[in-house]
Amino acid sequence: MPKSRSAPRLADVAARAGVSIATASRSLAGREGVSEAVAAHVREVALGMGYVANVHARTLAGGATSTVGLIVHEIGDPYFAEIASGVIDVAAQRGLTVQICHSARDPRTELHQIRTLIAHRTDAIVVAGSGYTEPELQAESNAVLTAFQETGGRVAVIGRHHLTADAVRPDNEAAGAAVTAHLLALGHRRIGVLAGPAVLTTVADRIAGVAAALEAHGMTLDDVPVLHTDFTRNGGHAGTEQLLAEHPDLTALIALNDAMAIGVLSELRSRGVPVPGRISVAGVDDVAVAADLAPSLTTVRLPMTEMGEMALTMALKPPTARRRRKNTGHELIVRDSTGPAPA
Amino acid sequence: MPKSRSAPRLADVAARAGVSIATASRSLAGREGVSEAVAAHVREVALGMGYVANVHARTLAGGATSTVGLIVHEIGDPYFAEIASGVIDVAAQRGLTVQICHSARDPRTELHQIRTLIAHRTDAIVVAGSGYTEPELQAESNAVLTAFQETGGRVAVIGRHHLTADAVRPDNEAAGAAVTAHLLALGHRRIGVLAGPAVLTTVADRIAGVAAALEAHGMTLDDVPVLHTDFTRNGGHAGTEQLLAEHPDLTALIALNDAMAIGVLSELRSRGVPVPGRISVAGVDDVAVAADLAPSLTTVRLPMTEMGEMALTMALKPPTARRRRKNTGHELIVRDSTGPAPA
DNA sequence: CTGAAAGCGCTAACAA
DNA sequence: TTGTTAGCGCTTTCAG
Repeated sequence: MPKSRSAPRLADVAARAGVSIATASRSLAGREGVSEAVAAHVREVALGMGYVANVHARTLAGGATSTVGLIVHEIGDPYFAEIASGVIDVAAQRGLTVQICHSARDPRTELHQIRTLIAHRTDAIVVAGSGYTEPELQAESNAVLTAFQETGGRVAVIGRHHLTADAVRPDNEAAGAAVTAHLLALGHRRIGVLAGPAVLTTVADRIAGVAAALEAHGMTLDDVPVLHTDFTRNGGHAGTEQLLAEHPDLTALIALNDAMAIGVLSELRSRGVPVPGRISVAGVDDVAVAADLAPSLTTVRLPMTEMGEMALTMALKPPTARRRRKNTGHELIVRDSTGPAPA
Repeated sequence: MPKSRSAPRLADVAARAGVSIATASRSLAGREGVSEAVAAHVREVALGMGYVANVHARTLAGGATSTVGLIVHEIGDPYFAEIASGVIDVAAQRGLTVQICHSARDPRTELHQIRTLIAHRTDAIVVAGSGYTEPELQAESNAVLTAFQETGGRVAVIGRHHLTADAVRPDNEAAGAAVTAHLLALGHRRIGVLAGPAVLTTVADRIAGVAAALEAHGMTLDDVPVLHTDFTRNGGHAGTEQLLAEHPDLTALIALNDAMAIGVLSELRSRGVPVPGRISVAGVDDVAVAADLAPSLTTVRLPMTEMGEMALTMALKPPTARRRRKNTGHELIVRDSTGPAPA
C-alpha cells in the first residue's frame, strides 16, 4: 500500500492553516463550533494541498465508515450488473463506495465473501444472489451475519434467504405464474420448463408460481417436464436439446430466467425451429437485451436496478426491531416470442 | 459503522490464548519468530472466536489494505460488466476486494471517484472507462494519480488515456479497420458510421481505423457520413433514424460499439428494413449477447474479461521505471448481420 | 522466542 | 470558538 509518507495529513493542513487539528477536523467535516471564516480558510488550504482524509484512520477513530459490500453471483450476468448499478448509484449519492464480491453460486464462497466484507468493516452488506432452499447451506453465513448485525452492521438481502435480515423480495412466484398463465391462455398445454439449480430459492419460487398457474387450469407440475440445468445461457442451450429430445411435442418452453431463455432461442434458431410458430418461448427478469432479441422475448419484468436501490436504501436505514420486507412489483411483458399454440 | 464493541479484537484473542498481542499478531500473519506450537494455538483460538482482523486498523498500522479500486463508466453496460468480472476474479484469487465506482462518462466525476479511491488507500486503481481526447480534461486526474503513485499506489488504465500509468490497450484502431475492411470487401461503398462522443479516445481510435481501411480502398472519411451520438443502445437507435433520413441510400452501418449496434438493429427491425438484405450492420466489442441477436451481429471481438484481468495483474506487479503497455488482440467475428452490398 | 510500547491519522470528549 | 488529549485496533521496532 501507499507509503503514505508525503500524502498530506490532517495535521499538515492544520499546521498550514495555523489551527489545531481539532479545528481542522471540524472545519472539514462541516461540524458545528468553528467560525465560518476559519472553516472556510481551512477548507481552502486543504483543497490547495489536495488533502483527502484517510478513510481508515477516520473509521478507526469512530467516524462514519464509507463503504458498503455487495455480493452477487457473477457481475458479468446482466441481472446482477443491473442490480449492482442501482446499488452503486445510491451509494455514490450518499458518499459511499461499494465493494463487490462474487459468490459464484456457491454457499461456501458466499460465506467467505461475507467474512471478507465484515473484516473490511463495511457499514452494510447487501447479499444479492439467490438464497438456498436448504437452510443448512446458509446456517454459518447466518451466524456470521447475525453477529455482524449485533455489533451494529446492517444487512439486506435480495431474494428469499435463510438469513435474518431485511429483505427485498422479487415477485418470483407471481412471475412464474404470470408467464405460465400467459402461455396457458394462448392454448399451450405441452409446456416444458427449463429451470436452474433446484437448490436456489429463486428457482423454487418461480417453479411454485408455474405450479400455481397450472393448477388454476386443472393441471399440475407432473403434467409438464421440468429440467434443472445451469441458470445461464448455456444451461438453456443444453437444456433445450435434452428437453426436446425427450419431449418432441412441446409447444412452449418456459425458461426461469432470461439468460436461459436466450440460450433456448439460440438453440431453437440453430435448429431452424420457428418461434413462436412451432414453439413459444418465455423468460423471466426482462434484462435489457430481451427486447432486442429476435424474436423479442416475452418475459416478466423485475425491476433489477430498483431492487439494488431498494436493498441498499433499506440497509442504510436505522435498524428496526422486526425485519423489514419489501416486495417488488412485476409485469408481464408480452413480445414476439410467444404466440398461440399450433393447432 | 459497527460499534465494534463485542467484535473480538486481536487483544481478546491474545488474552484468551495467553500471549501478548505482538505474538498473536505474528502468529496470525504467519510471520517468523513464533514457535510453531504457540502459533498454531493462537490460530485455533482466533478461529474459535471467529476473529477477523480489522482492515482499517491494519491498514493504518502500515499493513496492506487488500482492496483495489475500479472505475467504470457504468456497470450496467455489458462491456464494463465483463471487464469488472475479470478484475474481481483476479482480485479474489489474491485475497483482494474490489471497490467499484461509476464515472458516468464524465471527467469530473471520474476525478471525484479517483479521489475517493485514493482516500480509501486502495493498493491499486484500475481506470476502465475510455480516455478523453482533450488532455486538459484529465489533467487534474493525472496530477492526482501521479501523486498517488509517488506514494506507492499502483495504477493501470484500460484504453488510451492522458494518464501516466501502465495501460492495457484494446486494439481499437485495428478493430475499426477490421469491420470497415470487411464491409468494403463485401462491396459496400455507401457506409454510415454511428459513433459515440468524439471526445472519447475509444471513439476517436476506432474512427481512425475506419479511415485507414477506407483509404486502403481509395476512399476517405469524407466519403462516409459519421454521426456522433450517445455510445449506447439509444444512441444507436436515434442515430440510425437520423442517418437514414439524411442518407437513405446507405447499404451498411458501422456502429462503433455493440451497444449502439443493438440499437441500430432494433430500429431497423421496427422499420422493416431487411438486414443484411438491404442494409448490413456491424459493431465492435462482441459482448456476450451479440451472438444471440437476430440477425446475429458481425462484430470485432475484444477480450473484455481478459482485459480486466490483465489490467489488475499489471497494476499488482512491482512498478517499473517505464510505463508498461500491453495490447489486446482482436478478432473479426463474421455473423449474419452483414452480407454483400445490394446490387 | 516473546513482550512492551510507540505510533499510523483521525474523531470526540474534555478543557480552556 | 478553539486547543489538548485519549484512544480506535493493529503492526512493528526494540528490549528482554
